[in-house]
Amino acid sequence: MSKNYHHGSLRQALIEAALPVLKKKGIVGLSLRELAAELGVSHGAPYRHFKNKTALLEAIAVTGFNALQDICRKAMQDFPDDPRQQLYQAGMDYIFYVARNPEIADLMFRPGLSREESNTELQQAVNSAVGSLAAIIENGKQRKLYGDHQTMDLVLTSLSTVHGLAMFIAGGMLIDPASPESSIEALGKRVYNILLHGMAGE
Amino acid sequence: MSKNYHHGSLRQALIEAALPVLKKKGIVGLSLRELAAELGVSHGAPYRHFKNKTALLEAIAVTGFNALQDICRKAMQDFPDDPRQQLYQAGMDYIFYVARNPEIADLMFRPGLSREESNTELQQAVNSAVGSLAAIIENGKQRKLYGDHQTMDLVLTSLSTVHGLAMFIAGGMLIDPASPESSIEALGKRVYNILLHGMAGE
DNA sequence: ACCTGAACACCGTTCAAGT
DNA sequence: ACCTGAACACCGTTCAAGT
Repeated sequence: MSKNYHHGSLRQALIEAALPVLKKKGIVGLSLRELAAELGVSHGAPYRHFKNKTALLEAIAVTGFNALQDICRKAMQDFPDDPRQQLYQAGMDYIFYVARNPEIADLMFRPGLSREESNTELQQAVNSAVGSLAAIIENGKQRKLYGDHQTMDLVLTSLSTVHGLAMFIAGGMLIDPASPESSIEALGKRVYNILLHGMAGE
Repeated sequence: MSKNYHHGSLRQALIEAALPVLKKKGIVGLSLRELAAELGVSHGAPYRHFKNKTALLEAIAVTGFNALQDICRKAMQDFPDDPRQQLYQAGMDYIFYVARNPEIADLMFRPGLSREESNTELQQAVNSAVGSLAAIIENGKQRKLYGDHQTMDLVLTSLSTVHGLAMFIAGGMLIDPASPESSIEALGKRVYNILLHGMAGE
């Protein structure tokens, strides 16, 4: 192999190199040229893998949805007979995932990123992740856990709530960013409880 | 007034000029120079009002939180004796606000924008808006609507849910972007119902 | 198939100078 | 106080050419 060629898969390397930059400097501060230089590759090279800067950001969003899917699947495997625990575990794991990777979650539910083309890969990753969450909800419905609400409404509500809470925590908004994991878990538990039994007292 | 000086307040003009650009081209596609040119002002002029591009984006986020505060206040005024209706109305108004202004909402809950300084103006706008929502919740608590949950937990849960749902709608994810207002309202009503009475059947 | 390197048109940001 | 316009160091993106 020529020493002027990047050794492994440049596409994946670009995604990984982008994460710490996004974390420190945000979307505005990220540049493809900087990533290329860091990886010892010419500034034109990234364009063999991403048609533009936005496409790289979308690829990172895809990894977030893939992580959400993995989290849902793992929760189902870990508690095959307890759909309520599946939902709780998946939600909590997702919150900790976002807390660890705020720069990824920050790209996930963004109408403003690709206002043009729909990006089928991203759309597909979203659908897969949502499908896994829907499976958890369906498991619960078979056990008569969730009344007669539509699955889609339950998915939307729970995903919105968990993702929103995760972003509050990740952004340090309203919540002390220095909170220990135990207090984040306690907060997650209280919110999960409200979600499950309602804001209104019984 | 000199014809080389912008007539009114350039700061506000920049914010307003940025909105359609953000809507069409997203954060990555926005440039201060383009805005300056559009407003007939030199490319250095924006820096008298914003210390950089991120500061402009944060100022736009502030307008979103101000809108949320206005929405909450209006709901309290419109239904002074019905805290439950206050919450429903505020939530629904916010959803329609986000549907009309996705490019603003897109900037509101973003850990990745200003990873550096905390931006006190933004932090203050967040606190004010959250305070108004908390007031609505407190009104409900005085009427014994919300059990014994902590106000902050109820605020976090409801705001997360409503904002998340709004972003799904605004981004056309999971929801047909061509949905008429009536079906958005119907969806909002179902989610509000789940939020109020819980995912679990009674 | 994947990368280089020149080329182009554009940016963000700073700053002395103007009014 | 607010804006101009030059200046600097950088970008995103394209494309012929190389391996």
